[in-house]
Amino acid sequence: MQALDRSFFRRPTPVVARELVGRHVVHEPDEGQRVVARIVETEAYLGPEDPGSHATRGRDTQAGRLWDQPGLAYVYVCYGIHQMLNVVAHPPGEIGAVLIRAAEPVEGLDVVEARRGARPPEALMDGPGKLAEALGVTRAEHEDVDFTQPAGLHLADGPGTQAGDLVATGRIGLSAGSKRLLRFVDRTSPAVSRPPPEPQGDAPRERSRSDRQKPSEDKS
DNA sequence: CACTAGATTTTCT
DNA sequence: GAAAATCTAGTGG
Repeated sequence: MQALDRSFFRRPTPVVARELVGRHVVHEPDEGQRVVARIVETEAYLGPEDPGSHATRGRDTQAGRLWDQPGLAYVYVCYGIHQMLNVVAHPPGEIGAVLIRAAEPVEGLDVVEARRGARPPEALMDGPGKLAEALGVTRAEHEDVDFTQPAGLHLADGPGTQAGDLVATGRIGLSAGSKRLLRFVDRTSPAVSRPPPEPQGDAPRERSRSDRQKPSEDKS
């Protein structure tokens, strides 16, 4: 599996966000502890002109990472307890990062369950805080690590998404700036943090968590 | 299954 | 002291 190189991240932030869906995030802190996951949801955060971006707080805050070199990690601590994994991504001279919000586990299920507890695979990494916990990512350890280095935490190539399965929506959880379509999700995945709005009534969902098998009833 | 409320701690004013 | 890119448990249908 090929690590993504610097030039991948040196493009407009929304483009990188869109292209990251269907690729892999990999973390192997120690031999045999490898976790691989397929990214199914991302969000783009731009410079100070974007009201939803932490860049509005200025370079002297923890958001100063948004000014860093593309390909580095920016880990934001939300509500004091949840770690959120971003990758700095922008053309030269610009500012921005991509938040990795959700993924499907591909390898290392046992390692992930040890961190998150046993639950359905699609519920292990279906939100930004859960994703970081599942991967074992913390701000203390991973702030500023280089995602293009194929050791430890990095981003790698993946199967991508079928055309038409990748949809753009408004970003989630923001007090401002949720209007622009800067969130990208694979709508066929059961592991997204929130299902995308359905365009029409006849979209054939492959599977959703609500379509899960009903509990069998006990016969007395 | 849908919705609501409460938790919890770091960072910045 | 207030706010924050969220999560989970709890309630009701």
